[in-house]
Amino acid sequence: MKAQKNIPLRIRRTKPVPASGAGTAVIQQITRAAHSQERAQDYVETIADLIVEHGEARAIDLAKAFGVTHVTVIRTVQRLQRDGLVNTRPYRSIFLTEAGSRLAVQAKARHRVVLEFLMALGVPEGVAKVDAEGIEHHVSPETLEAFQRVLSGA
Amino acid sequence: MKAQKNIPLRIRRTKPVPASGAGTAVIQQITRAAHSQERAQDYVETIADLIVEHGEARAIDLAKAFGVTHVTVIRTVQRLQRDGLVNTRPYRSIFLTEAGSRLAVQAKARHRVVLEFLMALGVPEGVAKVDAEGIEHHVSPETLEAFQRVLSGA
DNA sequence: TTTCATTTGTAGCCTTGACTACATAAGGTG
DNA sequence: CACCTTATGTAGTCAAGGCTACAAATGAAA
Repeated sequence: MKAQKNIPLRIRRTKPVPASGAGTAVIQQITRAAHSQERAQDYVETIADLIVEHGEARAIDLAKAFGVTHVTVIRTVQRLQRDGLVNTRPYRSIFLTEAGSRLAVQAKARHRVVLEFLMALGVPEGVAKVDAEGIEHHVSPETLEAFQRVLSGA
Repeated sequence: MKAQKNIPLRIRRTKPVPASGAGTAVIQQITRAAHSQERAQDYVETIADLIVEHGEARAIDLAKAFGVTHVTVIRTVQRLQRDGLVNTRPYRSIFLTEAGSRLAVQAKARHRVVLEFLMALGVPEGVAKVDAEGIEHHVSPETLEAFQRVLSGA
């Protein structure tokens, strides 16, 4: 018995697919790349906050801030150290490197703009905070600038 | 020799941390949850597009659209099938279930609003497309509504 | 019908990011 | 100082989402 008639098999196409947009793949690849940096940005931003507020950043505070176990924090911090964003030694607290500080400053500024922008649009604060957390990592310089234009009433 | 003076050790805190926001952890958890649904939404959306454009959705076209290997697509599609969003059988093309279709419609509508919104703000199309791809998954109904208000000139 | 390029599938590996369970260091307190 | 709570670290597991290399099915064409 061959395949049932109502279950389409593959269809051989000679033409290279009528192209649903040339750069589709590239867009997705850029988005995946942005993705892989989200954690790093969230961490350095929170580490910077903790240092300002408490004078030091500790694994347990990061764990509380992110809602994960301390083990997850420790392993993530190890990766950040491997990537040159933080410095830490066993049983000591966590410090930002120069690169980490720069990234934290950028991330924080962008986060603030996105949050203020959403609230300026009338989005309730609670919702805006959640959305900003997810959105910020995908806001390009161009879009950030557009947000700032709106905020400054231009 | 004890620890060097210039490398701070831990500091014992009696108070439960001056609270850098009560719901910080919750926000991050919501963001992580949104995260885990991104691929599913991207896939059903693209599958719907392919069906409209070519009459069927095939693994190789998805691979081209996402810029990944066909193996990644096949394994992702297996997860979507496990989760009840698509139906497929070995060597056959991919179909959306009822649930998958609904999700695709929602995702597509939201994607369109986000893209149009960014372009309405003056973000160049190429950049807007990339940003929309990342942003859309973190846009709550409230924020989406705000975007639509702006688009309708309210 | 046989062949063969294309497509799909399988096996196995890697990284990230999450977890539990257990082990060890730090440092306040009695 | 010894004790004991808190914080940190280690070991091992898991799922998602990537990959390469190889195997098998499809379907068009010779």
